[in-house]
Amino acid sequence: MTSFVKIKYINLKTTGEIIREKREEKGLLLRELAASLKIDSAILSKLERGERKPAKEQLIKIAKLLGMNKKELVLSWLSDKIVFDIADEEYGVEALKIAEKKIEYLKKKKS
Amino acid sequence: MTSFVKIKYINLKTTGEIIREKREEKGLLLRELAASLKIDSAILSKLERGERKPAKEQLIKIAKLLGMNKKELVLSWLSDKIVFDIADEEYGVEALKIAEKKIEYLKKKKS
DNA sequence: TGTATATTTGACAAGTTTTGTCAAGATAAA
DNA sequence: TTTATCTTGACAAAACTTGTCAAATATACA
Repeated sequence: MTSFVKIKYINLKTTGEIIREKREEKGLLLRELAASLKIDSAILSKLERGERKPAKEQLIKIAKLLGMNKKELVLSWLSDKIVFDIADEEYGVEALKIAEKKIEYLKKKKS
Repeated sequence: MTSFVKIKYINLKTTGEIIREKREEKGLLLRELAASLKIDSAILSKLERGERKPAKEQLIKIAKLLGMNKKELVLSWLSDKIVFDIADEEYGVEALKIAEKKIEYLKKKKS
């Protein structure tokens, strides 16, 4: 079964912030979630504070463990990655627009 | 002095393709440009064919050596990087849009 | 064709970054 | 203060990057 989830309210928080909120909402300790993820709580602490970025596999696992919508979390993570790429770049915003066009172009090319 | 260069025609080619074209236009051999860059021609070959991605420093150097507009090449390189990030991602295009909003949001937050 | 020149490929090494562990330090709650 | 939670930084191992080199392939042209 495939399900389509329309995401209406875009979450501009960082992935770490979202994870921390959700974890606390669930009343889980850093140590507890970390154990489920099979990582040291030091790492989870760093992930939540944005000092490190989760691998995609970890992210998916986190979404599952916290009962979150996977798409929302992946979108946050991916967009964080893009923002990080261009954050200190003079032409970052322009590059974003060009990237959109390139994606479009590549899609057309394929079909 | 600051100069503003308006880029009218967006180049959707990859950075490597642009470099190769420009190099051939100038009649330079892979070996020759590589020597100026102080790298092995094997690497330049890989950069041009997109097998590897240039470091930003290399890119700037290449732009200078080929007498190219630096902004154009940096834009191509940055957008390639973004495209690479999201190319195999289910929600890539959506993530791009969110990244734009995040950038906007971060800018506002700063000011 | 054969030979020279140019480019590509892949194995490898060195350097860097990432991803994790651990223990000590800081913070917060009781 | 004591106890539990979280943060920080030093360190190690693994993964990725960036380069060299030599052999294989492709291109050009006498």
